[in-house]
Formats: sequence, structure tokens, C-alpha cells
Amino acid sequence: MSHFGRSGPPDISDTYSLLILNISFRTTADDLFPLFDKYGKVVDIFIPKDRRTGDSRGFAFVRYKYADEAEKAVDRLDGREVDGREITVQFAKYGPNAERIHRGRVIEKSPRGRGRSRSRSPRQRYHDDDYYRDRDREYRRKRYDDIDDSRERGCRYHGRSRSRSYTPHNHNRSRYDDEYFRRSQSTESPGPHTRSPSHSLDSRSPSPPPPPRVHDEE
DNA sequence: GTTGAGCGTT
Repeated sequence: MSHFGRSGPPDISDTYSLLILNISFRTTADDLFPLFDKYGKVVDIFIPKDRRTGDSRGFAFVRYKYADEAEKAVDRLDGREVDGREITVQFAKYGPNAERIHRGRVIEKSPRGRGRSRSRSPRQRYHDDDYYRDRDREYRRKRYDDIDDSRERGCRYHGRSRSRSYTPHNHNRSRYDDEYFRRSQSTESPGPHTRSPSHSLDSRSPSPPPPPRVHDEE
């Protein structure tokens, strides 16, 4: 069956997890299954994907039924070229619960019968927002650095075309002030009723009052 | 359409 990773973790009690690194971003479990199944009994294959784009993250987990088969797969498939990329097969060091495991085997004792050994605190995973935001921040930082370098190089090409005809970056705020002014006018001048329109129009102070802290819908 | 150190779900 090629329905791996679509029914949750089946049973990792008697399975050995292998970590596959450096795989292509388009490599799926179906592509790795025939390759790893040839060297042993593959119980499950899981490839973490991004929840936003749904694309693979570049590594996969292959669970074998026996340790000897898993070791053989590591020895045979480690450094194998898959989809034009040299993959790296090794035993998983951490489990699904971020627990230390030995040779792909979970060290945690069987919770059956004994129940919870200690007070189980409601430890939740990372908040998706913070987790993804952190990753985005680092990713964006790298991209910006690269772009900055490119721009610097392009600037050295020709020094001209840098005349004063360049519009200053003030028009942005100018437009904003204009909108704010218009709104203010509308508020102060609800209609041609009472008040002194000429006075208000003529009394345009050179320095408008500071904008109050209002909620701006972006 | 791109990328590349690492350790995982429904």
C-alpha cells in the first residue's frame, strides 16, 4: 500500500526509524518506498511537508520492522542518487515526541500497564504562528542579504541616470497627509451649515495639528 | 518554475 503518512503514526513501538536527508523537494514516499522496501520490510514512510505550501521539506522518515534491515538500508542507500540528488540515510536520533532514540529505536519504556510514570504536564507544541514566523524571518533575512548584494553590484554598472529628477520618497507620506487632511476637513465641515467655511479654509495653518491615535485599517 | 541545514504527522 502506498498510503504512508496518511493515517497518522501506525506503531512505532517495534519499528526503527531512519532519517533520509538531502532528498529532492519533489521526491515523495512512493518514490522512496520501492527503493527502501527492497532492503527490508518498510512499515511506514513519512515526509514532513509545509502546511502553507504543502511542499516537501527535503527529508523523509522511513521506518523499518527490523534493525538489521534498517542497517542494511543505511549501508546500501546512503549516498545513493535519487532523483538526481545524493540522499543521506542514517538512523533517526530524535523521535516524534522530540525524545532521544537509539538507532531509530524508541528508548521510552512501554507505557502499557504502568501508565504515566510521572505527572504528565500539558506540554503543547510550538505555536504555529511563532514557529512559522521564526522560519520566515530567517528565510527572508537571507534573501534580503542576497538581494542587497545584487543591487550593490548593479549600482556600480553606470553612475549616471542618478539625476535629481528622481522623485523623493516623500510623495508617499504626502498622499497620506492629503487623505488625512481631506478626512479632517470633512469632519470639521459636515455641511454648508453655520460655522465659517471661508475662515476655516483661509485659516489653513502651515503646521497642521498632530494626527490623533486612530485605528487605521490597513 | 527557485532553495539545501536539518530530525516527524491526520
